[in-house]
Amino acid sequence: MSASRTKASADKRRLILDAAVRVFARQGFHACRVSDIADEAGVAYGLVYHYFDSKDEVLDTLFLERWNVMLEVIRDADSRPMPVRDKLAAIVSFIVDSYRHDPDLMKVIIVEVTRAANSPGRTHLDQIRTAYELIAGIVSKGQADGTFRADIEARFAAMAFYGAIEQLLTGWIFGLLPLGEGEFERAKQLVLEVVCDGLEVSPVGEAAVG
Amino acid sequence: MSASRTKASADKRRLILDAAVRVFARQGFHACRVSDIADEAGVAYGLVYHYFDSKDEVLDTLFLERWNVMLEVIRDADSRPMPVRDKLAAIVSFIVDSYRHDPDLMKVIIVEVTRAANSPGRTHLDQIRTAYELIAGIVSKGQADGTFRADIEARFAAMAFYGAIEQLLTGWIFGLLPLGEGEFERAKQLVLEVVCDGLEVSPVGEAAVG
DNA sequence: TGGAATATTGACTGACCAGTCAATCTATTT
DNA sequence: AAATAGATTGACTGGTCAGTCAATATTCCA
Repeated sequence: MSASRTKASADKRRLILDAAVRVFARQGFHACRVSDIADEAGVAYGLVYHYFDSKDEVLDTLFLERWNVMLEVIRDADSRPMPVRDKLAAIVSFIVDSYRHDPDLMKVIIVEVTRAANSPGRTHLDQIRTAYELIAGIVSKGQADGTFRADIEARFAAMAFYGAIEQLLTGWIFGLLPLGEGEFERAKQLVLEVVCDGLEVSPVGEAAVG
Repeated sequence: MSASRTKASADKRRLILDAAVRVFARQGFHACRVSDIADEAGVAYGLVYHYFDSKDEVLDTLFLERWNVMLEVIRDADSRPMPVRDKLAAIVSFIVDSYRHDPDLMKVIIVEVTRAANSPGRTHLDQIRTAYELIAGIVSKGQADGTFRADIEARFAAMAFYGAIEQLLTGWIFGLLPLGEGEFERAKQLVLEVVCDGLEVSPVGEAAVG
């Protein structure tokens, strides 16, 4: 098997995946037909089945790819020597930039989560669970070094953090939030402010609670 | 048309709706058949179509009902003379209790949002938008009376608040978060703490920022 | 009681679409 | 150049299921 052939094959696969992203974003996974994907990609119907076992596998592939990148980014942020707040900043920044760069893909990832989560094997759920655990781990470290208050379970904090981000994208996707170029950076900052200034030990305070 | 007849009719309709909740929660809207709903309700297939125009209308009805209650609760909280933090507490409390009381229903509401949001007319989106606006209004008042910091747009704060709650339920639904009876009250408290202590002007601080 | 209105039944139909497959084409290797 | 392997095509099939409808049962009212 020649290298150029392998590459051409991988390119075709990618072509189909990219077409699928556009179609899924436009019509939704359920409402679209496999022929729509083939048409969008400019290939014959059957070719989709040469590269994928089923329509579901196309969606699954997109999810696995994306979440693997996501996990990589989180692990990377976690491993760097920086303040915990900056680690969270790196994560929210990555997700928001993902949306800025490829809104269709992120729309699919957000809108079809529940379908993917119920897919056989539920591999995605494992990935999502891992992501939560990694974020919770970051929060824990923040608690250990005194940056974050210790009376909020890290797992819950991770939930709130990720929830805020996801809702942000959801708002953009469904037109519930304004969407200008300036919004992206402001949004990143905002999520951090809301979540961290609620997690960080009040610099003067402590007294505030008791 | 007699009153008892009207009532019996309404009861049958309700019977079908309740059965639909269980079936949707168990199998998902897409994966279930109308006959599953009829079987679960113990009625003939055709009767579903006597009370509803389509399968979608069944789901739509559940959404409209639930979001109307939701809007009512938010409006009610908003109108009472209480600290803004307590208003938010009332909202998160209602949603968490909704899940405690009827997890199947809330699972459907959470899991099938995007399908409902894309439904013709998109009435749900209007309701959701209204909910966001009402919550944002509450935050605004908090900003006006000095309880909340003014440098975070109310709309975004509402987003983060609702996002945290929704992610909480999502975590429970997909088994990403532990679920004991004690969890519910702790969770309510937690959401408030994360979000409000990030929004509220630091009691001693202010200095913290600049 | 009789007849009108409404409720209930479930077999049936027509459309839809995921996935198959046999045929054809293109590239690679010897 | 012939042979082999992989890529590409699109017509076709089989199963599924939402929605229809004509028949039957029940309730209501005069």
